[in-house]
Amino acid sequence: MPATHTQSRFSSKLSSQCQNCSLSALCLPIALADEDINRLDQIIERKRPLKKGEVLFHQGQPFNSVFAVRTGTLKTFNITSSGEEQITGFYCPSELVGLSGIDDNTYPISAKALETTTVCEIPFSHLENLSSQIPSLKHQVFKVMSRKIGDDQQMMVLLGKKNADEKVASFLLNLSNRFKKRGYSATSFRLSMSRGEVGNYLGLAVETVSRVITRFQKNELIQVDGKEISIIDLPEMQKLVGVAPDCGKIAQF
Amino acid sequence: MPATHTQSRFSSKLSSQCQNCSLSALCLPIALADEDINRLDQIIERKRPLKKGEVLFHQGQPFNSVFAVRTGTLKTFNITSSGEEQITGFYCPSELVGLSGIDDNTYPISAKALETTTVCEIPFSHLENLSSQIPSLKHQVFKVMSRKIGDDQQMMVLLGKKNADEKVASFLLNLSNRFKKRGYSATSFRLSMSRGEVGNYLGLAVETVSRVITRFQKNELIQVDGKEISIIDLPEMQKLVGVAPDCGKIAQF
DNA sequence: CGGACACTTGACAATCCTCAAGATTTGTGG
DNA sequence: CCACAAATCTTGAGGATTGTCAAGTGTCCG
Repeated sequence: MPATHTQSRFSSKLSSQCQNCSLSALCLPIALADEDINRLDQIIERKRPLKKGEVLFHQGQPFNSVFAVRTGTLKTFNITSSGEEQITGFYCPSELVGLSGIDDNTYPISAKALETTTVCEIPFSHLENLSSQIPSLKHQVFKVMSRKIGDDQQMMVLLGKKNADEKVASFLLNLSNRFKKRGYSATSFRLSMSRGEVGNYLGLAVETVSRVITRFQKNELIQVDGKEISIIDLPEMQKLVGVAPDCGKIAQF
Repeated sequence: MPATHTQSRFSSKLSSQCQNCSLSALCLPIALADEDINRLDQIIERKRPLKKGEVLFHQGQPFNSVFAVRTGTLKTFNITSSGEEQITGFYCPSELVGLSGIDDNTYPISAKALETTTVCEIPFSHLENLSSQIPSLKHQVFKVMSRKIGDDQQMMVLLGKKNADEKVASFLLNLSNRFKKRGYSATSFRLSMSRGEVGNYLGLAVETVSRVITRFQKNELIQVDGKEISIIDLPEMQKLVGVAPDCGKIAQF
C-alpha cells in the first residue's frame, strides 16, 4: 500500500488546497513534501472569481503578492505614454503573474481577466520567509522566474525576427503546448482573447491577424470557428515556426 | 572611528573582493552587512579575462553558475533552427548573465565577449545555499531576476510596437542610462557592438540601423564617429521614445 | 600593403499598416 | 427569447516603412 503518510491532517476546505489542486504539478508545490505543501497552503489566499474585464492589479500599485491562475485567463499590459495598451503576456491556469513587481515593490504592469477567472493570492513576503525554511520551495521560485526570463527572451526573438505567419503560428503552437501540459487537447481549443489582443501582443495589426488566420484555414493548417481553433496540420505548423520535427522541445515564448 | 568590525579577515587578493569592487552598489552585495559580503565573497570565483569573441558559456551546456560582468561587455544569443544568430541581450559591468539557465539546469543561450571582458563566476548552488542563510541576499537575487523580467517585457514592447527611429533611440538612451548609473558619461560613450549586432538585437537590418544613425546625426540629435556616440539633444531623443520629459523613470529595455 | 570585414548609400521590392466598408458576433434591455 | 446596438471580425485597395540587393568607401589587423 503506498498510502503510508499521505493522509492529510487538513481535511477541511477540500476544494481549495494545494494538495487537491489539479494544477499543483505545474505550479509552485511541485517537488514539495506533504507537510511543506501544507505550510505553503496556509499562506495562500483564494480570492473570489474575477469577472471578465475586472482588474487584478493596476500598473503602479504597490506590490504585495504574486498570483497563480486557477481557472480562466489573464492578460498583463501597460499603458504607453501615448495612451495605448501594450499587452505583455497571457496567463493560463497554473501560471504565476506579478513577478516583475518584486524589483521595486510596484507592479510595472496591470493584469486583467479575459473571462471569469479565479486566482490564488500568494503574499510575497510570506513566500519569501517560507522559502528560507524550505530550500526546495526557494528553488521552485527561482526556477519559475528563470523560466519566465527564458520564455520572454524567446518572445523577443519572435517579435524581432519573425514575419506575420510565423508569429501567428508560434502563438497558436505555444497555446497548444500550454493546454497540452495541463491535460487539455493540444489540437482543439478556444482563444479567450480577441484578434485585436492577439495582434497587440504579437506586434501586428488586427487585420493582419485576421488575414493570416483566414489563410491558414484556406491552406488547411487549422480550422476556425470564431474563437474555436483546431490545429489540423501540426507538422506543417511546426515547420512554419522553424521547429525540427523530431526535436522534443517546441519553440515557445 | 567607524572601523570597528570592518577590518577584513581577508587582506589578500585585495583587488578582487566584493567590498573593494566599485560595482558592489549595483551588483548583488548591495544592502549586505560586511560579514555577509565576505561570505558571498568566498563563493565567488574571479576568472581570467575573456578575449574578444571568446565564449563564456554555450547554449545547451549544463548550468552551474551565473556571472557578473566586471569589465567589458557580453552579448547573449541563440542559434535558430535556420542557423542564424539571435542576440537577446548585451551585458555591461555589474550586470548578471545566465539567470535563464536555472530553470532546467541548461543554458538556453550562449554568451560571448564583445571586447576583453572579465567576469565574476557565482556558482549558483552556493548562492542558493548562502541565500537561505542571508535573507537580504535572497531578496537581492529575487529583485535582480524580477528586474530582468520587467526589463525584458519593456524590450518586448519596443520590438513589437516601435518603428526603426524609436528602436534605435531607445537603444542609445538605454545604454546612456546604464553608463550613467555606473558613473560614466551619459552623453558620450563607445558602442562595443557592431551595427550588425545592434540591428540583430533590435529586429532591424544593418542598413536600416546605419540610415537611422546617419539621419540622427544630420538632425543634430547625436554626433557619431565610428563607434563613438555623443548624444547632443537628449530632450529630443527622449521625445522620440515617448518619455515625459520630467518623468523620473526613463523607458528602458 | 593587402585582404577581410564593417559601414554607408542608393534603388527597388515586399511586407505589413492604414483606411474603409460590410459581415458577424456579442451583449443588453424589453 | 427576441431585437437592436455595439463590438468584433473579415476583406479589399492603396500606401508607407523597412528589407534586400548591389556597389562603393572606410577601417582594422596581420
